[in-house]
Amino acid sequence: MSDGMSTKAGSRKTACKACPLRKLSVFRAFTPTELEFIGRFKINEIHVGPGHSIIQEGSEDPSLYTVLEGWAFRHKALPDDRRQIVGFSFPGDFLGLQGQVFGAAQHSIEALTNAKLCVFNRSKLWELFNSHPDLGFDVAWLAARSEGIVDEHLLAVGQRSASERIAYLFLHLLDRCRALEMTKGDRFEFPGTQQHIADALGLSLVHTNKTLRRMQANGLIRWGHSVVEVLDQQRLRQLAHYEEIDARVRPLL
Amino acid sequence: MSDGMSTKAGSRKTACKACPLRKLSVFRAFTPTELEFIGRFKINEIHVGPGHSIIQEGSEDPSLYTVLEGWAFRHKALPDDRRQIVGFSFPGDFLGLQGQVFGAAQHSIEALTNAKLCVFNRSKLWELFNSHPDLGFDVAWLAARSEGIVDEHLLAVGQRSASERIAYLFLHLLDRCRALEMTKGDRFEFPGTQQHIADALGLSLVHTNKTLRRMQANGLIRWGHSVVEVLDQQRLRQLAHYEEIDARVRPLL
DNA sequence: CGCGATTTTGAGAGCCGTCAAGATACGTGG
DNA sequence: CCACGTATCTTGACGGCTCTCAAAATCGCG
Repeated sequence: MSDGMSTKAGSRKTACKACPLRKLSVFRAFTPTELEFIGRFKINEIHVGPGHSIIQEGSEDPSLYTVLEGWAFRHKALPDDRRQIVGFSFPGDFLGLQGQVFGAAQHSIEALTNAKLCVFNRSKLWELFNSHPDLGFDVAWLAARSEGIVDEHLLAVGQRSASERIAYLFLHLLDRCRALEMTKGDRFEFPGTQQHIADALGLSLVHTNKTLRRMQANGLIRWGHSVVEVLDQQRLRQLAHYEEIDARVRPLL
Repeated sequence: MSDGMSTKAGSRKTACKACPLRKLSVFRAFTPTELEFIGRFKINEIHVGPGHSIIQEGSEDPSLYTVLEGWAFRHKALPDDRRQIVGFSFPGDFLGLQGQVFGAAQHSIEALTNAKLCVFNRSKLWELFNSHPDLGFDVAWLAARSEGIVDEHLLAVGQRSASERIAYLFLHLLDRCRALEMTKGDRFEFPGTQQHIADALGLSLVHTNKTLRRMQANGLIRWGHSVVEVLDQQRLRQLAHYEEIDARVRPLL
């Protein structure tokens, strides 16, 4: 546990059945029985500030998490100072399974904003599969979705040019924000820096900046004050060769 | 189903309990009950030849697969002729969940050699979770492992130089082959071409070739006649900054 | 033996990285 | 409310890793 992480043990502020996220239509309805189990599966709720780490590569974290509020990102580091942001995490995302069900984490997760997370007891995961097969199914479903997103990300980093990558990333983020009703038109708040974008896309900071400027000059996007606006969604999708894939109804643990 | 795929319906050549893969120590032992269920879950066994597709991006494939023999690779294509190989599939790998539990596949899978695959009934997947929670757990476990491998791949493509990427890929393949006892010393058979390596690593064919030659001249590796040999494992691991992570005992569906 | 697939090599260009420095935004303390 | 320091963003210059184009050499297979 890193500093900057405050625990609200016992308070259990958000009761699962009253979880505000569940009102969103992207999340499938849960039965009272399921909610009751999730309520017992959840052992805590934590708040972390921007820049503070939630899971550290190489550590054995006994917990699993669901993002309740805020942004986070998963990343992997090389021994020198290079790092790859593997993906961004949004409210409703289930964290801690990627890479390893048990054992040392293979990636780090860091909060990008103030974030609230539900903490689940990893050692009860087997009980979850055992007593609630439908929830077990959901866990697998979420893991598959998560891998699909990384696959798409890998396609972008491996094959697309700098401007195509940025176009892809912004559209991807826009789509995910939209599903969570976090957009205003084609605008969404991006709490990261250009360095985060560079690290996510395998680009240098300088080249990311120059590409961003050029795309803005071309009337494709606007970037400023932590807000990203997609000005010409059609041209951007054409540039990125990217179609939305993430509007599916999904479970929320 | 593409041509080149021959079906051995009814013959059910390999009985699960007699599956030769299960003798390998990387795969955890299954109970008779589990084996009995898997036997019913398995509806067929197919053989596909090199270059033939097993799953096509965008298609609704009602099946899930376990590779029994041979190599395959998952890839995603852009509208032009660019494509990204997202990963290679080995005997024991469970295919069809990546990206989507149900609905259109988000990637294609193609055989690299003659391959044998077990075919499972996707519509029985829920029954699997319901009647055999331990197997459901295994499915989630495999999905998490699979994502971890893609994460590592993304780190390589996003952050590593050409020679580092090749070093990483060869070590990764060597480790996976070793777990399946498909190596001879530090040598393994690689049934792909340099174009496959290029597509997997986000490099051009020409640059892949030149880098390969340079690495061979430096005494790091040898490449020829579909065989890859790691000559200096230590220097190679140092170059790639890569440690084996895939020797864990895992389930085999 | 001949043809297609694959590998190899060379030349030249360009996208993107690094270095460097200045400009702007932002949080903090006075 | 201003001063100041730090983080972030911007811009320019330059270099190089990697790409594309092109063609020759080799391999694999019928």
